[in-house]
Amino acid sequence: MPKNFQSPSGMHDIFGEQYDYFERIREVFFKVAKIYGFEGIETPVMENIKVFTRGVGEHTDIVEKEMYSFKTKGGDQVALRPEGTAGIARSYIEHNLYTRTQPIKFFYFAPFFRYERPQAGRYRQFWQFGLETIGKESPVLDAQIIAVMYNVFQELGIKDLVVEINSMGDSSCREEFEKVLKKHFKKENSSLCADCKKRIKKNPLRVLDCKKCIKVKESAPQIVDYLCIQCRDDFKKVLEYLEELNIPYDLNSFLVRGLDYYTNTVYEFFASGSEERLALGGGGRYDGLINLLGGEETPATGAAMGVERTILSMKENEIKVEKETPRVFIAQLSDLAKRKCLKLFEEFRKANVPVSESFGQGSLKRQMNKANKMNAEYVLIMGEEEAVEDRIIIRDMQSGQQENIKTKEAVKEIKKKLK
RNA sequence: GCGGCCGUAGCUUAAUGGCAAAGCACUCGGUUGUGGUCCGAGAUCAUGCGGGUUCGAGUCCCGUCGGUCGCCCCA
Repeated sequence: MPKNFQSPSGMHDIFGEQYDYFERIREVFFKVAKIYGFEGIETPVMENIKVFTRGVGEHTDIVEKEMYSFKTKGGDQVALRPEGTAGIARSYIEHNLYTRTQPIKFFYFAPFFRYERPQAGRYRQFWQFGLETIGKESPVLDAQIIAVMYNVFQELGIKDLVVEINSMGDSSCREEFEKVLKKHFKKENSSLCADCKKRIKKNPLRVLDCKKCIKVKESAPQIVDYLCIQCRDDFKKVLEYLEELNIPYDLNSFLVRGLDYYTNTVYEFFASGSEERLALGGGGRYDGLINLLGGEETPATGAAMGVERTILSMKENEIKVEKETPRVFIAQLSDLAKRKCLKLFEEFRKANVPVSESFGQGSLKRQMNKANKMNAEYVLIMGEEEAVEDRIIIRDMQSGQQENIKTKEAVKEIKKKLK
């Protein structure tokens, strides 16, 4: 038995200041997402492994190397979810959500798991907040998701967000492009890195993402030139909507997302202030996914952002999260006073006036100290004498002035003072 | 999965291979019932864990766990 347990590698406890950031991000995200008509969803942290091997893609790194998977006692092959979209797609199919008015719009804020070497901004259990719009095909829905995320970051104080955007085409124009790309890379084979030589066969698009093969990339054909009329028009519309909404974007013809299910519009978000190219999140259209998982051909689009990375970015931008604490504090002394203050606390709660207390603290000095640290404006003090006479003292912490009132007037008095 | 650096109290940091220290925070007291400032005292099984070298290891070596940076990949 070890003397000291540590949390598992790449997993961490969230409390204190860190929790305040989490809470803030969750609140802002939920609020904004609801305004745009999204509703909440929670899916299980694990799924049948096939949901991910089929959905995310058998040959993606996420599935091949990074998934926590195991066999249950009953013999089912399951995996901890490495991302959110596949599980939600499974849920959409399972509950026949196509029978509702389309599209279905979901938001989530949840933990995900990937077995990777941990680093700053990269954990084995990490949190994402995301959106999915399933069941309607329209570029305005892609733009809307980008807009929600953009506005969440605006509200959090990260103003200099940049959206990098590209289109991967649908399955037919992508196939066409991949052929051209393969031909190009084969010609340049000698100058490709070892990894990319392998990539040409399995997934030539990923070469565009390589940081080593920059020269070969630059001379490569661009996908936008190979999009069919439909896809090009679709992509153009997304960009037009973004312009309409004043959301800044950069076209990035090298942007290729690592998950197999993406089609057409794809994008990643970066805080332009930070020097590292750590993406805050990304998303795109995934019209093939529902079908891959056994449902009908269903258009869909979504995005997900990393919570821990958002916090890193907030801290880089020196954005502090102010915790709201009650402006009133109840202090008590003696057993009788404690009992009466417990009751008084309930009255404040019923009247929807937040107050704080430190009933566990013995000395009045400690309680005053705590009230001060919480920046209380008023402290209600009840000692033995006041308890017996059904009085309570109101102390104005700024001026130090105190007055006596009847205990039953306390809620009313405080309400008056707080205005 | 591969390579570099790091790990001393709740936090931030000291300690030529030679008694493990300080500040902040915490608790108590100065004020038998009043915060911020001040003064005094106290407390924490502190060298991540396990081996080795040595008369002696926080310090050197090996392993391991954790963190961090780069590669890979991604949120």
